[in-house]
Amino acid sequence: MDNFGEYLKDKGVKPSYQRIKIFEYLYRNKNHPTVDMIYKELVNEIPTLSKTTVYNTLKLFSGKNIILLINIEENELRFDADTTDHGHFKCTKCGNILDFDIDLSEINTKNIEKYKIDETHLYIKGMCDKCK
Amino acid sequence: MDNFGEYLKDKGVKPSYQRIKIFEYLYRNKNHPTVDMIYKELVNEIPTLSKTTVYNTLKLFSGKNIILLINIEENELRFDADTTDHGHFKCTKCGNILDFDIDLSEINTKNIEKYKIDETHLYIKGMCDKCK
DNA sequence: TATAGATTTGCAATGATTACAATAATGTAA
DNA sequence: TTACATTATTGTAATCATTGCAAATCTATA
Repeated sequence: MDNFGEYLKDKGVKPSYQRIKIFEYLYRNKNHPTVDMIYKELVNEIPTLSKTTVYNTLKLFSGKNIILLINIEENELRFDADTTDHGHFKCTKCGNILDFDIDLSEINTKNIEKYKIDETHLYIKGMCDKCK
Repeated sequence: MDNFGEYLKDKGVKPSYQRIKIFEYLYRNKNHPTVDMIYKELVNEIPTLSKTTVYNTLKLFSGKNIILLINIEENELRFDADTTDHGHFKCTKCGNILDFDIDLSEINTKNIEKYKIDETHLYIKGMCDKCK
């Protein structure tokens, strides 16, 4: 990944300055940020940035499957530019959200064979190694 | 389950009238309700019920592991009195949230072996049989 | 350069959740 | 039973993430 603009174009998103910066932030920061974290960081580089733009852009990315939307916190959404198979672990002590390896295709779901599956999400809550 | 008051007492919760009714609602309604759904239904039986009481009670239940808190919607929490292993399927067309069988203990998480695991959640989004 | 369409912005509105203080209910000791 | 302390419930106001919307800005193209 060396040209974020091209990547977005390939995915069907017109690569505006703001969109590239937002995607770049997500690509470089694997900490599953909130909207506010993205906004607070980028507004330093783009002083005119609006939080609405961040929301609009994330919704656009999510609709094009460029990013994942993570429901793990009780009160706010988080985002992830890594769309490959993985699970999320939330440490309830330090609050960090960490990735872990998992092959989501190997999960056999018994009584919903006939359903159409679009997304599979696995998340675990507990305590990480450092906090134990 | 024939005596909700005894059940709550066993779990370390003083069984007030409101608490019993709220638990009973969750036990009988396996539709993973929102706070608002619980409130709107129960206020018919308990006209003085406050939504704050519903919030307080659900938080209390959740802390005692009497109910599960489900992060599957983007904007609101849902609740489940079934604390046995199962996954949740959300149909993005009809909006229903359905249970499916899954043995969460069989999921082998590779790089977090040393972490302490408290809760494992699996949810899938897609389209149910009827909506396909 | 002019114009249409897309994008961004700022601000107001929405809606779920929480904080908090007042009221009511409950349990207990005398 | 009464008095008192504790706990639970209630109502209202505040918080905060998210969305709606219209104006301003930018971009592409003729």
